[in-house]
Amino acid sequence: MPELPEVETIVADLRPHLVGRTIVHCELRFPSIVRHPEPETFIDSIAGMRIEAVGRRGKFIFIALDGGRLLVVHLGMTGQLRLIDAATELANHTHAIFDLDDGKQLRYRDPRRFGRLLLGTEDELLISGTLPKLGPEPIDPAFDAEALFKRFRRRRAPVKAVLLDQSTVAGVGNIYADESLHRARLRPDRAAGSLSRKSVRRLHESLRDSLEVAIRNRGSSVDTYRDAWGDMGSQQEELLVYGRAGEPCVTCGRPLALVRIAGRSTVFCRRCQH
DNA sequence: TTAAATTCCTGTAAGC
DNA sequence: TGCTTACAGGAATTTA
Repeated sequence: MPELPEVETIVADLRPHLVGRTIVHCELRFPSIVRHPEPETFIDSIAGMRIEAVGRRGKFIFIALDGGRLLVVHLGMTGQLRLIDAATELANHTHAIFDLDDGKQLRYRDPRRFGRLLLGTEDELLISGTLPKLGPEPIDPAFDAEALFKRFRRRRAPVKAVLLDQSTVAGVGNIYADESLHRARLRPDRAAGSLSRKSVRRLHESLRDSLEVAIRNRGSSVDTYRDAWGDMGSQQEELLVYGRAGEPCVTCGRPLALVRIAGRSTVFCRRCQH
């Protein structure tokens, strides 16, 4: 599933091909994938807009257009945003097609339809509640271990649940929550507020490392994740715990445990993580 | 305020 | 072989 490293890969790939292009037309084959504004308004207002910038906040793709407006894409579980020749046959579950002025198309495909598209200024989207207030970027140099420690204070929920909370830290999902907790040798069910400064410092570093390595490997294609060209990443081959329940821990050889935290499958080593 | 449970959705795989 | 069922999970929403 697309988390911060996967979204970052797509954004970095798309940026040089999209900036300066104009969206000449938009077709919605599944209109309710658009959550703001009304789909009809979305189609009408996006035509003719020029793309000024392509960025990311958490797991959200921000495509900056004329007049301070943003085309925001969230990929949910199975969303794919591809830049493709207009003549290429349409894949099933393609919900939105943006025609560009160079003959290419930006296509949004999402079998499970957990993703969504938004259009508007950032303020407008925040006020409408369609764009949530996000926590800091975990790979931002300004976000230090002390900032993470402060955000954990008085939180009694499991540290894994708090890592998944996008208003605490933006961009972490099930894969990199489990991976960073393993690297930090911390049990995912520990109450976030119970962690010492030292432990949080270790987790902060592990989280950053997990995300940066995954970006270098162009993300984890554990499910349907594909980049903007339809290609897989390679980080799934490097994962230490995610998807490896019952398999031996790479450090101690003990079978990895599987539990459920915050409604998510959670894999960790009972011997190495405390 | 925080946390837990529920809901949405389809492809895949396990079980009978 | 073919059917049913469980499971995967991001995050909005609902409930406690």
